[in-house]
Amino acid sequence: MKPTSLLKSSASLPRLTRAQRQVHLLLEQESKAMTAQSIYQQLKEQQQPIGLATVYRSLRSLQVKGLVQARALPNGEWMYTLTFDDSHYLTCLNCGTSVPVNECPVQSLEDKLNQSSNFQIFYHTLEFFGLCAPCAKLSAPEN
Amino acid sequence: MKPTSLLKSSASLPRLTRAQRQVHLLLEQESKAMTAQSIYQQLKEQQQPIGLATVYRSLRSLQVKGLVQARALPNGEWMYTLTFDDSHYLTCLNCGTSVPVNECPVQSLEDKLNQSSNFQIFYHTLEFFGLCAPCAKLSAPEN
DNA sequence: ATTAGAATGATAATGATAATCATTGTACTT
DNA sequence: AAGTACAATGATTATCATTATCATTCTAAT
Repeated sequence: MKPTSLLKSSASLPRLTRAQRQVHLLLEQESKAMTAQSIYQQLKEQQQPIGLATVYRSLRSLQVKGLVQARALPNGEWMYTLTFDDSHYLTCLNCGTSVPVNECPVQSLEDKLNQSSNFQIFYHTLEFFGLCAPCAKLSAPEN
Repeated sequence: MKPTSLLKSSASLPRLTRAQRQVHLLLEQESKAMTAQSIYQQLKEQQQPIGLATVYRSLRSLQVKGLVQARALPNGEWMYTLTFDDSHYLTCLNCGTSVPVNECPVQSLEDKLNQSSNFQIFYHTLEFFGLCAPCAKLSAPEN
């Protein structure tokens, strides 16, 4: 986990549109992964609604700027967080239960790829998939 | 990359339905990531068609059995491969270009989690995201 | 103040996946 | 071998997140 001091506050981010700033600020405040739909709902409840299409547009722009990252859940939903959040999960393929993994052995490889590849790397996703204990019992005999 | 010798041949897999065997065999033959739709098309062309719904059902069952893994592309498509395929990618957030990464520092952590957590882990996904060189130039000034 | 281009919102279209349900296949019981 | 319960399948429809469209509003430079 990178130190929080490296985090740019929403207030000081350059070249963001109003909507992009709202989305970024919300992700900063909530400091948890959110879906596009929940971002839309949350902003509406805060009396600062922006259109659903604009939520999606803003998320894409923020991703291309390297400020937001996305991860897909097995059910097809996408979760968005700020990119300074280097947390990873262990997810059950059967019931969807997700628990955090508090380790990441990838940072040095990412640094290396940043130099050796032609890509400018913003973030990585690392997810583990399997069965949680209850589901492993259930699916042992038949599925 | 795990040695191929560990791979169970489709012919010897226990407790698979006919459709599950067809899907598994196809992924083995093609030995590349495929979408559910392309699996459906491919089987139809091979004169061994199975219903689209059954393709999805089979992929889910094979995942829960630990035989198939899925990764999501930024455009929302899901790619399926057999789980012995431990390959990872670096993907451009702007144009979707994807290049393979021939290293994986995660295996030892996976082994450790298999023991320390309550989960039975089948596989992990590790993906890097950023901008390829051409797209980095384009989006430098504005987006 | 004018104006060109970007941003936005409301809405419709898209498309992949999931649900439904009638039919077919499978395997166990007698 | 016939009967039966249950799983598997296919065709179809429904769902729902995301994207495209387009008219309107905002922004910033002249």
